[in-house]
Amino acid sequence: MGYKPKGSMQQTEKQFIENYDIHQYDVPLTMVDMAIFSIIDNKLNVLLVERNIFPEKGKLALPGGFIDKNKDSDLEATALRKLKQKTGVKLSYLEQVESVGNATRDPRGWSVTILYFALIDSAKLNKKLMSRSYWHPVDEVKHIALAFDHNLLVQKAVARLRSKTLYTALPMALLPEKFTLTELQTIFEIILSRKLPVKSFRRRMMDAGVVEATNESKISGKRKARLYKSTGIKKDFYFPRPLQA
Amino acid sequence: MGYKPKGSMQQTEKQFIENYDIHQYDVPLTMVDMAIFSIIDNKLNVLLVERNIFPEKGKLALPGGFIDKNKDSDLEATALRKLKQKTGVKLSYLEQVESVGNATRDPRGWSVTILYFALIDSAKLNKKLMSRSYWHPVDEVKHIALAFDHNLLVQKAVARLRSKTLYTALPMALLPEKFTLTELQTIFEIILSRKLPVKSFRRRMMDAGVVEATNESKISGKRKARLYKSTGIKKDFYFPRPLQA
DNA sequence: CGAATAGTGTCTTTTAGACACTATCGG
DNA sequence: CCGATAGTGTCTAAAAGACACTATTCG
Repeated sequence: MGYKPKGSMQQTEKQFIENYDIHQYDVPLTMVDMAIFSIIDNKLNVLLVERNIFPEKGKLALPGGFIDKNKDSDLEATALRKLKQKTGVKLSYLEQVESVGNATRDPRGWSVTILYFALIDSAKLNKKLMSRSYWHPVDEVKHIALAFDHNLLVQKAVARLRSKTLYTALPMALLPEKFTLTELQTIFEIILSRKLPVKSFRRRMMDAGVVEATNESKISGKRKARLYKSTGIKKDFYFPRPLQA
Repeated sequence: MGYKPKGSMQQTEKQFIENYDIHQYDVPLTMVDMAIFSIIDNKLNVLLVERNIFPEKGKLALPGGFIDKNKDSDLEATALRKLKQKTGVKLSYLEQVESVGNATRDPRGWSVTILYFALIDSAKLNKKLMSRSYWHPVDEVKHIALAFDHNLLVQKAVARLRSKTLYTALPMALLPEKFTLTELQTIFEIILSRKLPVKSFRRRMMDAGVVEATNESKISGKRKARLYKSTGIKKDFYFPRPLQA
């Protein structure tokens, strides 16, 4: 493919860049929103923030906001900055879900949001949230009119989390470093809203080597249960077969 | 959750929106790029366009460009408009891959691109392309310095196509309406760069009901082969187990 | 010991891979 | 009938589900 750029330029590229002014173009708004999940009281919860500025002032919304060209080196940096600014919590997992952009989702005009989803380990939940931030069970969010199209965004993020739960061991990120297999299974069951067979679940986790036994035990119910920890298997590990949908 | 917005607004939302001027903000560039794939000469090809404007003038790039707030109702509309404008071909499949945004990918400044990937049925390839559009085998693209970070974008799109090929029957979209199972298998093998076991492949497609036999046959080699067509199973069908990676 | 929770043994089911086999067609 | 391509029969292997079973601890 002996391809090479052609010559004969009227203007140099350098000149072009210097004269380039984004403000002469009619650009869309571009922002980042985050669906941050945690398990509270045996329910999957998502973090919502009460908006205190227009538009949609007073409504609940996903944490998020505009890209700051000076502060953010990339989209993930925007997500992390917004997270810190609005919640002060530390993440266990962050992944881009998808982007939604159209003419009608924001009254300020054509806008694009890049949606991220994040998981927080329940051990870190002691820290208090910033003001106007509240955890809401995702099952109840559908009955609240969120700002903009954020009900849809929550749905998309939950769908991604469920899908990953069928194929991977990602929900470990919702637990502290050491956990029992029963605790892990419970988290899976909460996310999927159904019971899983005990034997299958344990075999799946052990055989794939995503968890490793520690020497410690923990007693929460009647009998001691062994504590396990993640083997730190790489984030992109997929089980050979999904859990049955 | 008896949540409801609080009152006592200094300014009305309507006033806020009317006074809102995006140009007072330092916003990033936002655009859509597309990785359009087709099979040519038993190779997976991607469509590239020679840029005839700054920046990166003369280099090859994925088809794409800025959102037009007046013409496009949503991101997919931008993708389809760019496609038509630059190639004039009709798509079999379109899906968002992911968004990439950072301060350095475009010399004009902080920019975000929403990447789509598309498949074109080889029967539609007779139509001639717009000028300066060329099909390139994806294996060779890694040796060409594309504009911006488009080498990376091609890689991401190819990875998505390969992943979908392991889990779904998506590659049917690269074939005309009627095809033999051998032809379909060949397409899979091209995308995955490896041979697949014949018996497994046919059983997988038939048992899942993603293809349906027609009464017609086709003779291309030594023996007639039955023609099949897609059962139009929904786009989000996943086989119970992936092909072995 | 009984109740409750943790954890296992083992059979079946599903679906992929291996691979030898049969079928059909042109020359 | 030979060679090549299309297509099948059937065994094995991997991993999930079903479900009865055993193990440990507290009171």
